Amino acid sequence: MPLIKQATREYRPAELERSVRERWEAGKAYLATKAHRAGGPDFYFIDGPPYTTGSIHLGTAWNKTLKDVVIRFLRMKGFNVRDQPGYDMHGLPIEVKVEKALGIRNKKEIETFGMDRFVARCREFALGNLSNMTREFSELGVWMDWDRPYTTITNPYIEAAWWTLRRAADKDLLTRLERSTTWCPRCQTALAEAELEYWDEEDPSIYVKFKAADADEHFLVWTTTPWTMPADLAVTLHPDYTYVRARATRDDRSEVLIFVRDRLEDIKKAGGYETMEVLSEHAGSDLEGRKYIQPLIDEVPWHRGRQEFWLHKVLVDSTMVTSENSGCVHTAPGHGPADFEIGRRYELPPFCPVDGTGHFTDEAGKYAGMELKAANDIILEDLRRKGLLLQSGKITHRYGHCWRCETPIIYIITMQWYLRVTEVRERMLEEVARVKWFPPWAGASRQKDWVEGARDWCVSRQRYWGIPLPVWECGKGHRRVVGRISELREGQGYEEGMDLHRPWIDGVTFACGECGGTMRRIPDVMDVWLDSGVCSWAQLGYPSDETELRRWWPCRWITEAHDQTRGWFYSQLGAGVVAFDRAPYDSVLMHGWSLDPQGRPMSKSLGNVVEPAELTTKYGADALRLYFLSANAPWEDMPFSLDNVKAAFRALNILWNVHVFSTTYMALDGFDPDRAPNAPATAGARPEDRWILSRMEDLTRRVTGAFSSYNLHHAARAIEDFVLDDLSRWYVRLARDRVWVEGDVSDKTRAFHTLHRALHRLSRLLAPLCPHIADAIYSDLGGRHPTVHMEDWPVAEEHAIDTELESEMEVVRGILEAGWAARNKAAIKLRWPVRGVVISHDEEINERVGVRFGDILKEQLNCKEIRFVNGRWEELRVGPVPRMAGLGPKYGKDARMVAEAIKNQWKREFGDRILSGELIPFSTTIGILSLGNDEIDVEVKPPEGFLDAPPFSTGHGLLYLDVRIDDELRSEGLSRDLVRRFQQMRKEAGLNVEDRIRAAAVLSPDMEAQLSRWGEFIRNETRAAELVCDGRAAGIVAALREAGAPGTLVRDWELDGGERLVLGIERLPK
RNA sequence: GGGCCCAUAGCUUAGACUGGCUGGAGCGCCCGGCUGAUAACCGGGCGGUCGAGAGUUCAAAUCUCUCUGGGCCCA
Repeated sequence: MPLIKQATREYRPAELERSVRERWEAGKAYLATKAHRAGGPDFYFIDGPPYTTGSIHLGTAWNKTLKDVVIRFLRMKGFNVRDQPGYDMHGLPIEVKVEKALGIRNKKEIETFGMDRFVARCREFALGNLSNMTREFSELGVWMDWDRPYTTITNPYIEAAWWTLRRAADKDLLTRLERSTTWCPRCQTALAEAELEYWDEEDPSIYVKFKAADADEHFLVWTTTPWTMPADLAVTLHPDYTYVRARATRDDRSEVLIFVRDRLEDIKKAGGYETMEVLSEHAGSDLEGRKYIQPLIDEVPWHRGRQEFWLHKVLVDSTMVTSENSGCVHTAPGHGPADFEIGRRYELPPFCPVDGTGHFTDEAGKYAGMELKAANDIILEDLRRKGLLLQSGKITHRYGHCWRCETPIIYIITMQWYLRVTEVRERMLEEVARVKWFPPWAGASRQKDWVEGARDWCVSRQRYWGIPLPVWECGKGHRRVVGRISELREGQGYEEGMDLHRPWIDGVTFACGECGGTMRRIPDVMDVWLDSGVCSWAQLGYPSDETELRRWWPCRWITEAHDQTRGWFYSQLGAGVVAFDRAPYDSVLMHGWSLDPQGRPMSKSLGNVVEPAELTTKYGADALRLYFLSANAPWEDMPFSLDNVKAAFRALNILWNVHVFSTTYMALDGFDPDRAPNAPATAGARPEDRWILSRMEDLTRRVTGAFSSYNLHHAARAIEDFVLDDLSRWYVRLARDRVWVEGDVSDKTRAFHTLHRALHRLSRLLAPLCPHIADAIYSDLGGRHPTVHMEDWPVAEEHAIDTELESEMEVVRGILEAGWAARNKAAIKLRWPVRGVVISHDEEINERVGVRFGDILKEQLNCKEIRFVNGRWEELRVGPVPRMAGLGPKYGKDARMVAEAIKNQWKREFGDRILSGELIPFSTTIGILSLGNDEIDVEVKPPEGFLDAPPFSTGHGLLYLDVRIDDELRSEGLSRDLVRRFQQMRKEAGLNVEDRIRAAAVLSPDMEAQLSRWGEFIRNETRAAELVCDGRAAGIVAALREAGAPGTLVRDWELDGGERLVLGIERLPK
């Protein structure tokens, strides 16, 4: 027999959740739940690995909550879910953090410190954060395989990445190229597109005059990077734009400038010219091949005496040039990516006099050794001195920065290793189309756009803490890409089980199979995005273990935030297509970002970070989870709202109160949900029982649908609404009196059954969202499993959904709300009975509601009689009232008198006739006037003694409250006033619900007379064996007051009317 | 500058796909009620140019276009 436990009286989430988690721990609930589903269909889920740089933040908490909710739901649906959490532990962000901790500022200092020690510190740092984050995640109630996370730093994981690169090499998709690279001069490494952060930066904005070699005229070139000027090799024009040669004059001096025609006025202004005379117009293509004199040819000797045909000439290109600025684009193939491409087409060398630290090399002549930003000013000064600077200003524009150290990036030419994803772009796009995206536009628009614009993926980094690129080369350039750890055994310096990280792996060499020379590993490590990109097979131990891959791969579902369009969604797609010719995942839920209350991203620099732990301590992990799930559609950004966290807490508190209410009486009565035969849904049940169960089945259906389509917010809100509105606000209100009845009464048992069913169902529906409170409720209710999370997901019993009954209940609620509003208006407390109400509504509805809910209505409205009238109530008074908007213009200053006359002739029949559009003669001080709809409104008043209420049922229903109170009603009200006060005293005296008392009331003779017929009622309600109201009362009360014993209480009261009375209670022995 | 998404009460939001009755809730505020779920709970009230403008339509929060502001991603 399941035992109903009385729930703890107060909802203290931190305590409750701790004790639930302790119970999980003690009973190994997580493992038991997994074992319970071990035979179910496999479901491969992958955790997008968070980066181990610190604590979890609100966004990570939301992310893991989403995952946990869905996994718990799937488990209840019977799936055997693979739920290995992951941690992304390599890469620049960790290196930067460790550098800061060590006080190291650049790569040279790392090498001095010792690469082995540095790498060890990185590992230590990452592992420390891992265990901290794991603890924080599990305190959110997230169930994942925390004892066995996948980490990117183990040898098998590294092997998986190597294997992937080997696959790429075998398919000729891995290549080394010299290209323009986005580069961080502080970290001294290449950065991928995904590693850039853009924000506004102020830079120089200059117009430079490039003198033509064959004429006294200048090409006008605009740039924001003076430091690329030494590397300028050409000027690019748009072939189809129209350019002008214009004579610009200022202070009696003139010069000829060449620029795009559209910018004439702007340039006149920029140069401060008085006149600007167009000499001729040319298509850009006509100017191709014209030679100019490199503006810094004196300072940078590299430019002198070179043979390249296109050097220092005008080139044309239609993609790089816009008509902004001057339309003449400074072209440095050694820096910009577009410049590099154009340079290749015109066979210009990628001249790049800048090194990896952001300083000029010796090739930069005068500028050799200078730091780039510092050189900017000197170059500007040189240009100005040579009269080549037309204008020098500042511009604020978005510029790329290193994602971790925030240094502005530079473009330089380097050799890097690329995955040639552009070769497999079509396959990737097919996969984007195949994968199911939630919401659909996450794939159809966002991911598709990104892949379409993707360039080849630079996978090499010139750093230390990462997966070493598995490429070995000999002096003659023969190459070997290692795909398996076992291959290392063929090399020198390999020891079984050695750490595959730098610097140790760098000691492994091979003898070149072709030339016999020594092959050494190239020093680069791998882009960390590729680490997580291979996780779908790396976490399965592939390639060293194939069985797991065969069993699980590919992954059924992943979820991450929308910034992962360029990140993990993409890196997995790229790696998957390269290695397996398909995306590793089948469906993706893209979720939003957690923002601050003002809608800005949370960041330490803004100081607007919200700590999840603060919230869970105060309001509970369940409330935080419920907030996460109900606040937004998952894919929308979530501005943080503390009020809504509190609201979620309040909702759970109410649920807990319902639970306390139910279990209190169930436990008291020894209610056994399995034994009592009268199931609530059968005939003879109360309509409100069938109603709440109908709502419950409907809820089950809607929640199931919402979960299945990842509309998690709909699920959360539906449950919240059910708890607050249907269950607490409504059903408990209606059922309250039934559980208070003593003895074995079937009506009470039915109420218990209904409540038990509703709460038991709720505990299951709520289990994925709020795992702690759901499990606490489930266990108090005597659930058959050790934890609710082992339960099956409920299937909605649709036959029990009675929409007709539900719509009737809507009417009932409408009636009650109208009745309460009328009482409010009449200032008659609900405790005081009224004679009756009149309800006017449609005949059919009156019929049904009257029969089924008449008793409830009487009880809830606290009235003696309810009368239903079909259509309009004949006793209503309908009469004319003046419509000033019509009378005013027509009668001017007489309008007021006419209005008075109409009011004085307020008659019902006039009202009816006006309604039918008739003109009515009214006698007024200015004669008899025929007035109609334009001048007269119709007012409906209830009869004397009645008050009307706001309409309900969208205006179809009307209610009139009989507000005439007689002595009979008054005495009943008084008795209820007394009951209420006795009850409050019982509670204050600390009595148990079932305790019996002796009660005494010192009353005025008038009150005593009024209450004479209510003695039994009061005794029943207050569980009083005896109630003394007569002359003896004063003595009893005085004695009680004197004794002041436990279980006794005496109180002076003043009623609303001002009468005073004294009440006393005394607990009787059991 | 481009792509995607978002904008409804002081705050958080439902409704939008499929145009139609009086735009619905929660928080806060004001008034009241209830008193064995009670440091809870319930009712009522105040509060809306549905971001702005134009268009389509008998009818627009909803469909179309333009603009403004915000987020993500890019240039």
